[in-house]
Order: sequence, then structure tokens, then C-alpha cells
Amino acid sequence: MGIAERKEREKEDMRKLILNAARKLFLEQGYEKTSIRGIADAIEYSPATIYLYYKDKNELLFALHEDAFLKMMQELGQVRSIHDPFARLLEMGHQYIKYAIENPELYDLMFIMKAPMETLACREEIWEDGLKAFGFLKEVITDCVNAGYFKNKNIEISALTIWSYMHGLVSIYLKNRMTMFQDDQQLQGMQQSFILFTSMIRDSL
Amino acid sequence: MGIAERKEREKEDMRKLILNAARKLFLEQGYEKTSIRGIADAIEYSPATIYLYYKDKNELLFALHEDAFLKMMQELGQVRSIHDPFARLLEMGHQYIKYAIENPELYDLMFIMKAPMETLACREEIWEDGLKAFGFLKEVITDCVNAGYFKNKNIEISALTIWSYMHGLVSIYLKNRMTMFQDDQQLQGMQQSFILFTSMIRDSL
DNA sequence: CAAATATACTAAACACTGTTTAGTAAGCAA
DNA sequence: TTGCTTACTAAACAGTGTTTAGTATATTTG
Repeated sequence: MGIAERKEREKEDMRKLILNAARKLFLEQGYEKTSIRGIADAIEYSPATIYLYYKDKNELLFALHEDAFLKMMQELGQVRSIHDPFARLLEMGHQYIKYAIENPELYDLMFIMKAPMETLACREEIWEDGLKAFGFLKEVITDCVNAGYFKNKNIEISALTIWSYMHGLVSIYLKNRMTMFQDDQQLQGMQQSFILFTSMIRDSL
Repeated sequence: MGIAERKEREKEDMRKLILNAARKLFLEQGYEKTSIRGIADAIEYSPATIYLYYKDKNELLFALHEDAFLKMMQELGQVRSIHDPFARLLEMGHQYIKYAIENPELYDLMFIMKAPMETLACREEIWEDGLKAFGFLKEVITDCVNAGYFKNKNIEISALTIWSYMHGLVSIYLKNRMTMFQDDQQLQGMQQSFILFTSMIRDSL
């Protein structure tokens, strides 16, 4: 009998309905100002219904966190068409900055907020999405090493170092701490710093 | 008449009483779980009283943010005794990491949370504390340039680049995103990355 | 087909949150 | 002693995430 299957589909539809409304509100007004009641209103269901499909607000944020990674990987993945590994790494950096600036709330969810990590912790799962993205960075760095760009053979540490810089740069900008530059010169400052950093790793990583 | 002065003193005492209770609770249970009511209970006053001394919760957080910077500058300032500027920069890095790990909630307040910046924005003031700390970093870098360690003459960009790396590294750790290492090897990983980064800037900044 | 059961949903409550308002009691000045 | 100011608070306002108990509807069973 197909009833069970239909119910399963309907359940999945409902999860998507909730998630889409959540994403919309979340991106429109930010995490802090989006309430379960607001999401419930948007889909014209009671707040309690949401708890039949998602354990709590953290789980809802975690689901958004997951497709934020999907989106980022799609955008970063485009660099695969670049043959030279160092040029590919550079473009990856540009795309990373672009993604962070264009999706500040998602970036927060992916790399700054504790909520999604707590869901992961109490499920006793690993941070798959993050590790996959980190793995992609390691691949590109490995290619750079193999092409003779970098001499350092510890890919893990090289990747962590590069990611730390990138994450720090965009975090400082997104969290409004780049006040050593005037508002309209912050992007330019980031650009200059990025050029400096990339020339540094090219010369001596 | 000394009555006005006494009242002024009492007002200042009350502000400190509130702030000390706020700091204690905040460090004990974190920002999110500390409520105005909790602070009011701790000092045995009504919640409304707190609003006679601080405009809102953001202002309370901003006050803590200020003495978090005071504390950090005290700890970082110790490196002034190191003569060699590059060794001084290295030690500053160590101290920065140490401070972040030992005071994760304060670090959040200083460099990640938006609340203190919002208070600053609506007061139309600049981020004095942050710029002062950044200025100290620039001083040390200038010394490194003058001593012939670094060839790059754009101190502002060099400082931003170094700070970005440091901030990224500690943020990734503090926000539990360093899952490429097992829990007990994350500090070691940071150490290795720090060594790599410092060797990179020594060779080619 | 009717009765029993399972499912989907919600109203209302619980226990909180930051913040404001209106009112009280004490301290001080005239 | 009267009038005014200051310090404080009880209670309310408008929200929050989450849970409970109960109601219809849909499905399965006798």
C-alpha cells in the first residue's frame, strides 16, 4: 500500500515548507530576530507543529547550516575549471570572501555560531560539512605542493593556516571590527591584505 | 556641601556593584544565559534599578568589553620587556592565543559579538579599545621593519594580515570548528600552524 | 459498515527574557 | 514642617523557546 509512502512524502514536504519559511525569515531579519512563532505564522501553522518536525530551534539552524555548505561548495567548486593549482587556490580565496560578504548570516551559521555545533555534539556526529569543505582546501593545496608551488609537506597544517587567515579576515570585516579603515575602504583593505598574504604563501609556504 | 560628591560616589559604587555581579555571572554561565533578573538577584535589587545605571544590556556588555581590553593590554604589554622586535611579536602572538583560550567569553565580547559594537554605533563613538590594541600591534611591526625583519612598508596592511590570521586561528578553535584534529590535539595543531605562520612572515613579509 | 486506533494538529500554559511605567518611600532643601 | 528630588520597586508589557493536554481527522481492524 502506498499510503505510508505518501505520508512519508507529505512529512518531507512539511519539513521543507518549514525550512523554506525559516530560511526566508532568517535571511530577511537575521537569526536573533526570527522566532518560532514568526516561522509558524509564515506557514500558517501553530508553533507547536514545528516541533513535530524539528526537535528544537538549533536543529532548524543546523538544517540551514547544511544547505549553506551545499551552496558554498557549489560556488567554490567552480574553481575546479582552473588548471594551475595556485591560480585555483587564489580564486578559491576570492570566492570564499565573496560568499562570506554576500551571505553574512549563513557564514555566521557555518563558522561562528555555537548552535549548529551543539546539535552535532548531542547527536554525537562529526562536522561532515565542515570537514568536506576543509578537504577541498587540502586537495587544492596538495596540488600546489605537487606542482612545486609549496615546499611545506604538512597539508593539514598548511590548510589550517590558510583557512585561519581567510576566516579571520572575513570575520573581522563581518563583525564590524575593521575600523582602522573608513567604511568605504574596508573592502579595498581586505583586498590589499589578501594580496600580501597570497604573495607570502607563494614565496615561502 | 559634600552631599553631591557623596551621591556621585554612591552612584559610581552602584555602577561597579552591578558590573561586578554582571561579570561574575557572565563568566560563570556565559552571556546568553545571564539575565538582567539574574544580575538583579545577585545584588539584591530589582531589575528596574539596573536600568537607572545602564541604558540597556548592550551597554552593560560594552562596559565589560572595555575592561576585557584593559586586561588584555596588561597581559600583552608585558612583552615590552623583550628587546628583539621579532621575538616580541612572537611572544605577543603567544600571549594573544593564551588570553583568548583563558577568556573565551571576553574574547567573544571583544571581537565577535555585535552587541558592544551596536552601543558604540548609536553613541557615534569610535572603537577606541580595539584601535588602541591594533595600534600596539602596529608599533611592534614598525619596530620589526626598522630592525630589518620585514621589507613590506605598509604597516596597516601587515598588521591587518597578522591579526586576521591570529583571530581566525583562535576563533576556529573557540567556536569548536577545529574538528580536523582530535580534541586533545587541537592545541598542538594551533601551535604548529603558529610556527608555520611566523616562519612565513619572517621569510617574506 | 462501525468501532478502535493512530496521526496531525493546535490552544493554552510554562517558564523564561529585556524593558517600561507608575507609584512609593526616604533624603534633602527651603 | 512643607515641598521637592532622588532611589527604588511591583507590576505590567510584549516578547521568547518549548511542552502538555486535548481535539478533530484519517486509517486500520473486527
